[in-house]
Amino acid sequence: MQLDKVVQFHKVLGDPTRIKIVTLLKHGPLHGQAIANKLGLRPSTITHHVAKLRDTGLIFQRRDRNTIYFYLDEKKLEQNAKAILAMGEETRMKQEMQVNEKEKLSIIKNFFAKDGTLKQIPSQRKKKLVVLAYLIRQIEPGRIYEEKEINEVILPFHEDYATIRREWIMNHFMYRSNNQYELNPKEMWPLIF
Amino acid sequence: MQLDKVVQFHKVLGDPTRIKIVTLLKHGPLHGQAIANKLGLRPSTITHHVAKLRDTGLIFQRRDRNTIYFYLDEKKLEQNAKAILAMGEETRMKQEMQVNEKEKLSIIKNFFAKDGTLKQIPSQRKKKLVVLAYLIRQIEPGRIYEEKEINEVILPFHEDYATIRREWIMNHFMYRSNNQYELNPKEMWPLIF
DNA sequence: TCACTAATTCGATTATCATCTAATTAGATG
DNA sequence: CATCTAATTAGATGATAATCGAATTAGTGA
Repeated sequence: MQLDKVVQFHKVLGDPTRIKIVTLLKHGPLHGQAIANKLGLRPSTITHHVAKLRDTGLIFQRRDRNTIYFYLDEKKLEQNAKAILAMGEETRMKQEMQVNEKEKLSIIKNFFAKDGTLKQIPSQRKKKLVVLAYLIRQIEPGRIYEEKEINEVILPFHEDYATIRREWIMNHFMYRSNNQYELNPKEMWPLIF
Repeated sequence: MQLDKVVQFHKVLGDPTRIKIVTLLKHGPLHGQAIANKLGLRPSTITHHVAKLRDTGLIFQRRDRNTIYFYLDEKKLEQNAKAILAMGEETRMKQEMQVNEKEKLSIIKNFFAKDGTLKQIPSQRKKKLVVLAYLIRQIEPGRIYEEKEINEVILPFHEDYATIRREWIMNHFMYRSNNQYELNPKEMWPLIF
């Protein structure tokens, strides 16, 4: 997880002086005293900020005689700015987890026997979610269940009620608080049913 | 200048706990105690962070019985994340891109036919921006458009709707997120109209 | 109305950090 | 080498902010 890098980037840009420096450097490279003059600050203060920007790779520098010019790395800036948008994307299934009605029907027909019991829990994530969502209709919205009651609801459909119950929680169909269970609002479900 | 807003946004995201909250909420809404549990923090701490995220508009909330669910506003997140990339762009352009009313009028008169259609897209940047800003008045602020709808708005004026649409995005008149389009606030436009 | 639950406020503690001044370093030039 | 310039370091100060526990509030349901 690149969490630290993302945090560091935003922390560095969470300061008006550094935002001003970045904005200034978009127009072209500048040296320390020029920046200090434009911003009305001391050169040492600029060194301080420039060091932070350099540490995150946002600027680099080139020496010309006694003067050090600072350049903005616009590509790095863009990469880092967009990183937050991709964060957590890996575990994010909602979009790809769109299932149309026909597909749902076919999955349910495959995994449930004629007498209505669940033959086995699908191992493929998408199919598993469809089965879990199908079964959860047995749970009444708003009602609080004890763990035993949950098990009794599941048992007629499948003997491994513990796994089903755990999957419901893990996939945000339900919510557990000190051994009491309640249905979550549908917005929290991993797929629309 | 939206400097303060940009600084505030990055300051808010410059904290590991808040990044984690944002990442969690990408999977779907959660309530306070659930977040506290997942992150191993106290509810009051979550309130603290959530307040900051709410103040910058990144999350909103909805009450369900006793529980308040927090939702991530992904569009706001994206807009704010990209704001730094456009910063200075306006002022850079605004200086050179000052156009007085008379000049605008003359440009529009030159490039639009009597029947109101655009004769051709100007190649000179300044003139092109004037034309783009003139056309964008067809887009309603706040309304979300599908790509097809955008094209239909442009078509009566010019056959090459794809180029116009692309130029609108490239010059920050509009904003696109997974094939949905929305007008940007005028502060982001490359010139005042 | 009363009890319950989730959220919030408040105050205290601790850590981080922006800025300054003064002193020092690094390189360039004569 | 001596001197100049620009940048950096070090230390001090004041402000901001993350977290917690305790007390309080808001809203629900009986």
